[in-house]
Amino acid sequence: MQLYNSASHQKEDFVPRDPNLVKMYTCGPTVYHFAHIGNLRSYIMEDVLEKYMRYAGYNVKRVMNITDVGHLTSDADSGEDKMIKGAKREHKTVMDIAKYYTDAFFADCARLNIKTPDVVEPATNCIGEYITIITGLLDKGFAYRAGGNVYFDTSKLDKYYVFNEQDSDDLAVGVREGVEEDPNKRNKNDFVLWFTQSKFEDQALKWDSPWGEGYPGWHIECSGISMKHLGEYLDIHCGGIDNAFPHHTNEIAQSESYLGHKWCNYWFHVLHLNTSGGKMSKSKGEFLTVSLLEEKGYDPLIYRLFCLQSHYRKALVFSWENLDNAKVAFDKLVARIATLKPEDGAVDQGAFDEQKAKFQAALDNDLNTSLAVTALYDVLKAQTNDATKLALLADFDRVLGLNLTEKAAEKRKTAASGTTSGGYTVQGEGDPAIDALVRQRAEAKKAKNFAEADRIRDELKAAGIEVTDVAGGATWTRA
RNA sequence: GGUGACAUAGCCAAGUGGUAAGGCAAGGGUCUGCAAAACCCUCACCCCCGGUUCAAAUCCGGGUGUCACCUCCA
Repeated sequence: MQLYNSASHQKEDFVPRDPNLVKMYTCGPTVYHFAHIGNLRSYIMEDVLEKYMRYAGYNVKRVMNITDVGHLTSDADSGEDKMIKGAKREHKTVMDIAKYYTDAFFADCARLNIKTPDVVEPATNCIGEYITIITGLLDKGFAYRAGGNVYFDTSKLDKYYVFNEQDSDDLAVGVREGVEEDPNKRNKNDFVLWFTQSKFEDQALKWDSPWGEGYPGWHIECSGISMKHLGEYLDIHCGGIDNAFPHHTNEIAQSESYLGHKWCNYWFHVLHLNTSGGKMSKSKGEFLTVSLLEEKGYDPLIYRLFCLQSHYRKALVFSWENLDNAKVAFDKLVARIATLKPEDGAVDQGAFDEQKAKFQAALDNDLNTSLAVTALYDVLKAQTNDATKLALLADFDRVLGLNLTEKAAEKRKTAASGTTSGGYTVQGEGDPAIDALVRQRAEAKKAKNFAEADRIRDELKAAGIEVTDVAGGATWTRA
């Protein structure tokens, strides 16, 4: 397959070092608060990437970190560790907070059909790995000690800027309030590997190290965890585009300096979900979570479809109108699939292969999920039997993860559970009282008493029940 | 200020040199006591200006606009 590589700024053929195993690393969440749906866009797209690689025949070992330590300052304030801030806010210990929000994160992922990575590693589990790497960097002269901390020396690198052509002189330090230049740094781009002296006091979590009691810098975490579980070579590293600089740039600097060779071949960056006012954040505007979507009556998988209809390398604007659009499309897809008859013939392998080839061509081309979704519609319109269509849809869903065939099967089951009497079939959700009302309405209609029929329909509607006439009966659903 | 990306119908969106996929909405129609659903039909000179080419939404140059990053963020 072809993937856009942020490191080379072009699409490349994806070739893992080991043809049978893709080693994949994902920057995981900082667990000091709930994830918003913008955070989750990245995880949805990375999930599709992972599932497509498996679909295409690769074995995949995927590792994700959980940042439960040392993330400095948050959106609008200056001078507190995010984890500590969360703990203070909720009067819990830092580790309680981490546990709580880690669980919440994976619960959100489950509702969005995002597979949990093979390895999930909290940053606080790997202090030994960080110390080993930092020691190695100091030995090789890539790091130095100053003011109690250990820094990476970016001037020792031939090429520091991997993802763009910046010049360190052009970096505007302090473009945001509360960001001050650290006087211990030898170069503007140098970054901390290990803190013993922090401008943030009351660090709840500290560990012993050869440089004193302290805690690791942010960037070292991903390098350490990746090497612990995936070894010296990584095939593909994923994350949100905001991480490209400085986080991923620094990961590359420290990893390759430590290892002495190229570390990761492909970089997969997902663009942000924006609101009409710009980047979505936790401190600005409505705090959009999976739970909020559910409260408002949206199946989380509608949001998944919403993301899939766009391309991961394009900014996506969230609005309720756009989500409604996706909801209608999702419901219609399920309804159309529900009309397919599973027992309609045997799978036609020729037709199956033809449709599948289109689907794969779409995803082989830099994970074009928008075209992959179109492939669903192509299947529904294809000149072949229902059994073939259902087999194709189930096959595609291994990657898309929309549960379309399952939902359609449920719908079909509900429809089949209708009760028939007097040649009139009522299909609903199995409530005899409502079935009876629907029958009363049918009687009224038969007697041409349309006022009464409409009155019953209105009464049901007031109770949130929608009645629809179909050939030989009626169906009803709860809104 | 520097750097990176993007700009296609009312909205989302595909398209990687040969006269614009798909979805939603909208309008028209069939069906229906009415409604809904379903089905059929209709709906774009691709931000602007130059250039290359027999041919450009697609390549090149220059604008304009939007977004992102510049040590917190997916």
